[in-house]
Amino acid sequence: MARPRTPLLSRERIVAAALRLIDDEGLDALSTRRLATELSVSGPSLYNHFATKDELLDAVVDSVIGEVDLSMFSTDSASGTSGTSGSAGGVGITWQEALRDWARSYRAALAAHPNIVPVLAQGPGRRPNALRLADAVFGHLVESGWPRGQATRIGALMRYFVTGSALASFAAGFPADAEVYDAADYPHLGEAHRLAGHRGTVDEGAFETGLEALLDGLALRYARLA
Amino acid sequence: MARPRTPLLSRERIVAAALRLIDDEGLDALSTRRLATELSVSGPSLYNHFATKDELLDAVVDSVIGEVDLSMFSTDSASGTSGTSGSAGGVGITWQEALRDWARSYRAALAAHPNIVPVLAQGPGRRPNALRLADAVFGHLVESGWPRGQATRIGALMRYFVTGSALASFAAGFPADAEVYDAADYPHLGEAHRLAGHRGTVDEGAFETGLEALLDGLALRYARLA
DNA sequence: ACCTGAACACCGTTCAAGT
DNA sequence: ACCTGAACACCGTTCAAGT
Repeated sequence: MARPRTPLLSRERIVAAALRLIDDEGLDALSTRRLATELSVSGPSLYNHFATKDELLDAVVDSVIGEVDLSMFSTDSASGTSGTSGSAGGVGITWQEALRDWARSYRAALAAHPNIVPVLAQGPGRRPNALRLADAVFGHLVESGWPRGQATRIGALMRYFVTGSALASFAAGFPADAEVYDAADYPHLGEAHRLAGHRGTVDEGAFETGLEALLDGLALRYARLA
Repeated sequence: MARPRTPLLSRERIVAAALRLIDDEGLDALSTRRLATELSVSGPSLYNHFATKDELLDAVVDSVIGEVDLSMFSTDSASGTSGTSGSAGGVGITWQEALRDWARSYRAALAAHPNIVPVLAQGPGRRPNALRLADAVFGHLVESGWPRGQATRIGALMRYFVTGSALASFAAGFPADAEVYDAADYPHLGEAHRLAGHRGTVDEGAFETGLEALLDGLALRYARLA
């Protein structure tokens, strides 16, 4: 025991095991003792790698944010609404196309780990990947011609929508038990017990509808700028 | 001690004290022992009124949802896009106006208690006020002419946006410490340290911009229905 | 019915001790 | 430098005991 010649732990291994635990059993299941057991070490060992549990959680969160694709923003000069189309790549796409691709990647990364979204939604804090994300979105919108104040608001409202959509499944929030929906109390929810069974398509459809509506609404405002 | 002739506790008193604790010190500060101390009783006393801490939390959540105004949906027959305007009241307003008024009330209720939003966002479950809310929104959209599948999606996407906006302040998520934003790493965030100082207006502006964009985008789709 | 104290299996974190 | 066991002040919950 005591110090082994090759370390048993590393920040990477700890973060990976913590994320697995959170995904599988929820945020409450992440205890330092439980995590240590999962890694076959004793509880206090973790404190050689992270000062506190919060610092560990911060690292987990930033590893998730690091999965978000930002390549659509790395264009030399952002083009306006009337650019050549083609939704992939990184050059010559409109801000709407960039925002749409980014929102999908953002949601996919978060929805893969819904249990950690409440932590992540608190904002970038001092986490490098989260700050890089905010920088890329804001920078791209400003270079596309949005005034800085508007660009800030768009970054915010997109985060509202994406974190909200990844925080929890809408469909799964309705119990599959038909007896819950008493017609006298909830006259329009007679079919709500079927929602949970179509979880994936309902949530996907709602996200896509909302995303397109949002982009259309923003395009209306963009047209009024000039 | 033992049983007093007039009960020391009630579900209402417990819920109110729990919400106060969550608002003031966060979800983690709500422990049964701490809450009991706040109410001048011993820890196990709470179990005479709630079977588990989760059941107590459910009651707290539903009390918050109960604050959301749903009166804009209680109109005899919902009117279409071309109704007489006037954004208050409850009769003869368009679905857009109803949705806008509801979204503002919904956000206000949630934003007053941001620390409990992660719990609340899990869905209505079996909570009566949450089910009433879902019923009112869905019913109104269907009566306004939206197909049921679309109405479900709109209910979902509105919840995404509202819960996302109430979960955490966008502006407050950026540290006020200017040294965080190294120009080499984050070339566009030079002013981000000022965000936290304008917390209220930034988040309010983002919410209103997103809400109007969403409603405009949905109106485009509504027009295509007929 | 409604409160209490004692007890159980848990927490995050500190610290002295080992190599 | 990196791990350990013991210890501290906490948790949620159960239960027997009181009125």
